Amino acid sequence: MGKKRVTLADVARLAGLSTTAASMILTGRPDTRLSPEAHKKVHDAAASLGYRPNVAARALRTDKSRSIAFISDYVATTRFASGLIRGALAAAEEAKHVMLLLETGGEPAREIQAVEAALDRQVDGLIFAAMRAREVFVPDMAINVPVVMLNGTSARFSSSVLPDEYQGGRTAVEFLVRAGIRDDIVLLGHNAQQEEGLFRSEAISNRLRGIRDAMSDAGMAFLAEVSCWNWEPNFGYELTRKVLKTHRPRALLCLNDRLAFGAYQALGEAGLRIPEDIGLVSFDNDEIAGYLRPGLTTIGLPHEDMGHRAVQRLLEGPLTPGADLLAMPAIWRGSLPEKQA
Amino acid sequence: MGKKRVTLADVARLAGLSTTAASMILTGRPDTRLSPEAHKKVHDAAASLGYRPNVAARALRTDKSRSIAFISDYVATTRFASGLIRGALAAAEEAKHVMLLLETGGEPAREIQAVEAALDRQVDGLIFAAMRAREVFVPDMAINVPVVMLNGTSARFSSSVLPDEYQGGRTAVEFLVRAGIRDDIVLLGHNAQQEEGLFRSEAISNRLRGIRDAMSDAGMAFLAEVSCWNWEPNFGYELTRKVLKTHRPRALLCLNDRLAFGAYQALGEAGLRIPEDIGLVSFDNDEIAGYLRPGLTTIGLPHEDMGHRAVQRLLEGPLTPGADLLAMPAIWRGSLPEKQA
DNA sequence: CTGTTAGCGCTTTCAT
DNA sequence: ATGAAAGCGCTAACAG
Repeated sequence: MGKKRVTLADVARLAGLSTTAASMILTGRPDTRLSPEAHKKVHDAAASLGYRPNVAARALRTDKSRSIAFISDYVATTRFASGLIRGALAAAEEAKHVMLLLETGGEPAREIQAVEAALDRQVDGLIFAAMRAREVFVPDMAINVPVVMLNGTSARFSSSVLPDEYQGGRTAVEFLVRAGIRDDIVLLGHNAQQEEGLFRSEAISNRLRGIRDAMSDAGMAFLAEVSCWNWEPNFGYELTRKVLKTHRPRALLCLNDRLAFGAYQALGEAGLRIPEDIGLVSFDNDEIAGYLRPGLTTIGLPHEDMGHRAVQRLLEGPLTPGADLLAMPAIWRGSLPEKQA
Repeated sequence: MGKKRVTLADVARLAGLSTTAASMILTGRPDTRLSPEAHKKVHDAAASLGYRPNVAARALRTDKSRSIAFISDYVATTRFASGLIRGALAAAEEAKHVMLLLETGGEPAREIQAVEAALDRQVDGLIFAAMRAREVFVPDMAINVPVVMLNGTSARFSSSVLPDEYQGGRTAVEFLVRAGIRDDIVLLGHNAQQEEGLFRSEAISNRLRGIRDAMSDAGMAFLAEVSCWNWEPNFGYELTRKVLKTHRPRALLCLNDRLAFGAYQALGEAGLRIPEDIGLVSFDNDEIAGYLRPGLTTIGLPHEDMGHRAVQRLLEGPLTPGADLLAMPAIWRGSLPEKQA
């Protein structure tokens, strides 16, 4: 059992050629022209022996390991992770690379360990992913390999892939207009701290800027803006109940689907029908958005595209600086009326 | 920029010793006793140079790469993936290993490629994960490394980590009893094909066996069993509506949370209050379970534990055969009455 | 057009 | 107690 792995020398021997020849033929280097018979012999030998190159040996020699590291702050906490990871994985596979997954919890000490672990294994590049868009700390030693920031930014590494939140914000308003709703719209979940203040999030403030620009371009204004700290369903529920005490909105523009989910619950209790009495638009295209009755119209995040694009940029030759803004897919479901009310 | 990486030879030179000595000291081999001063000199030199071992070189020499591969059929499709992955990642990190993530889509061709890619990189072991518990095809060449099956089984590799579905099933019934509900219980989502038939799933049939055994042990019987093919919310919704036309159940035992979510919607429309009029228990501890009003009482899947345990087994010395059954956490929320009704 | 040779950075006998 | 030397599997100069 466990017979020794087949090496290049074995292949060369069987083919009756030197390892050099075998190496050149199998790696398909173009400049050298060995005879067609030599090619065939080597390929046949490799196939019949079931030869597989030893990547460690090759990496030692060439400093290329055909692997990248995906370093993320969180992989489980959020439903965003899997899309980013899956997209990245697909792009890595297309480029015949393999992907190391590392989690840091956002802690600098673990970030350093993760980068070290990756560098120790000669990775060809690093993806730094953030689950909530933010400025990310990237350890110094990462300077020696290509780095692409995913869903986050870094002062040091400008290559990044981000959702086009501004355009997404505009689209949400356009959806309202398309549904014939121009007045009595309540903005749900706005948070001044994130938009402008201490906990400013570039993503959220771009989204809101898109919303506000589109509103003012269309000559519209919100009936009210209710803010909350946390975008969880129970906040959406409480906020909506509060709003209904004093206002009778025609639509709710929710800053994410979980808030909208809470709003559905409150609306249901109040006996309001969606979309006849009140319409909703929201963001994220969370899994629940499709499960609600009626389905929630929402502006999704292009996570899978983002992951894919990030790895593609990392691997496609010289790294270009700058941010890559990916379109947020708009998903029209039943929570807005089909046409002019 | 890009100065050559520090090698062991550099460390040895600075310490004024041979690379042999440096190697022995840094890898901390116990049997050889070099002088304490030698130890100090080498460690100091390594630290001041920022030395990091080259894992590729070490792997070439020792056939150990301090890395494992997590080969999964799907990483995104299901909300189960992230827990399994996260647990595995944590265990790998504890063991100072790094984890390659590979996705196969359940396609044999990609499974072979994944195993090859992993083996080419000298991984120390393989985790084969299935998102829906099932018999998994594992390519031949995987025979040369330790393999642990995660949430699935394989005829060839008996080491596996699975949820204890049987006990989980029993717990669900115990919850009903604890809530004082012994009669008029409807089982929602049972599927004969999965329980016994063509698409038999070991996991689901164990879960159902646990449920049935506990019911009969307690001298209870279902008021009705309604089955469906797909465990999605709209099935739960339709099924519940159908049930309500002919029965007035005191509780619904749902086979997963998405079914239960659909049931909530139908129950809400019918004006039935949870848990006063009707109670619910379910399985999975999906994210939505905590968002519903009232919260859904559910028997969760121990994904994170499972991932952790699988990697632990893979890495802790000789692989023991057999299945490791992990307890399913029971989460009591508001969808069952607190005490005897 | 093909083969010989010299390492990549590390661990490990085997001498001293 | 320490060091010299060989070699893991591969690629890239350099000869022939």
